[in-house]
Amino acid sequence: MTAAAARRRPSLGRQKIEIRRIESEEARQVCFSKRRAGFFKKASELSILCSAEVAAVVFSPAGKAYSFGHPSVECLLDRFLSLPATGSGTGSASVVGELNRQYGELRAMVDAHKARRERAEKQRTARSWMDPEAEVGRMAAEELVALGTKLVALQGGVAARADQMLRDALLVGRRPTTTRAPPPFFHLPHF
Amino acid sequence: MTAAAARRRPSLGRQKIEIRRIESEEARQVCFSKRRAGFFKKASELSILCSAEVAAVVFSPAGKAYSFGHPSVECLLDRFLSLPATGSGTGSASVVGELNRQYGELRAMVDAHKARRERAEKQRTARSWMDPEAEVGRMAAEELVALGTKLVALQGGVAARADQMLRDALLVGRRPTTTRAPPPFFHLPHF
DNA sequence: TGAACTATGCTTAGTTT
DNA sequence: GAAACTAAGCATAGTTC
Repeated sequence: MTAAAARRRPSLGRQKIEIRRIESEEARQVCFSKRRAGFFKKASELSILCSAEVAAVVFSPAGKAYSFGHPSVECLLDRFLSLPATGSGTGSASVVGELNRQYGELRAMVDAHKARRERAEKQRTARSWMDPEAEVGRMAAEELVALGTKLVALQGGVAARADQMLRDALLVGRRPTTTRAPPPFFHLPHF
Repeated sequence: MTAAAARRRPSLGRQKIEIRRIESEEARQVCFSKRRAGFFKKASELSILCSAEVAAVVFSPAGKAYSFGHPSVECLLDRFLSLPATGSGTGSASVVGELNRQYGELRAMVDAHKARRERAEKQRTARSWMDPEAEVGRMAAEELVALGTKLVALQGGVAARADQMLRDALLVGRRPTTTRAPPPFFHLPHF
């Protein structure tokens, strides 16, 4: 063997992983501990840097609960839960919940598509990205359609309706319906 | 000027910042947008990778609320709020809240001390770290004392008492008081 | 068992468009 | 003034002790 091959590095360093459930019980627990710490640190930094109020609750697979809150978890959660149509029963809360539910799946699709796009870009030969004979190109296009459908439905439809419902329900008087179309993206603000 | 000095880089890239309130209104808003996105992404990854249940609520300085939740924010928040002594009124909830309140400050102290320690390490000459004549060493030592005091109070005192109170209040039958001392660290699990 | 380490992927502050 | 870009700081997967 060569000298270069013989001198293995002490560690490969961080390797890229897919964002999917870690199968190994042990590895999952270790990852949970590390990422939970990082997650709470991010929460802390966000609240300090931006003077934002942040609450985070995490339930481990084993059922233990961990939390972070500034100013306090209970305070923020109570305020949040009392926000959307708690007394009028307009059903907007379920819409918002649905949006939140779709967030992970949606972002996963965006990331997956972006990754596939980059991979295709890296190994592309002479043929066009849209060439129907290019396997990678076809898959990317299919994903793009599915993604676009979901985005359109979410942005133009459900989100706008939810936004309108919340506006009507709470009669929040911001700017009097001027400039731009409904701003919502993935994180819909609950007014 | 030299040729090397004349060829400025197109960007300095990311620069280190202190974790403290950003004074500039505009910069704070931009930072909020960026970090909020990163924060929710971390939440999503944590829930997917580790099969954990994660809820996060963020109030912007302007008062808008953003949320992420898997499976759903309301579900998790309700479950969390119903956890600690909701009916018996033991007061343990306030203890837990106090722990959460101290988290940010505590972690800030840890980070500050670690940073100072590393800085001292980098520029240390021949004198010992504990040398009372070394300015940096003295400051580090002072911080260490304050930190240690807080840690001892938190871990050995409040946290253990909170843990015991929660245990008694909820009569959770885990292992029958075997192996190790109270495990709590910064994030106290709410049983 | 877990704390520490290493190297690399990821995040993001500052800049430009 | 939002989006893209650049590069440096930071988080963390895999490994070692």
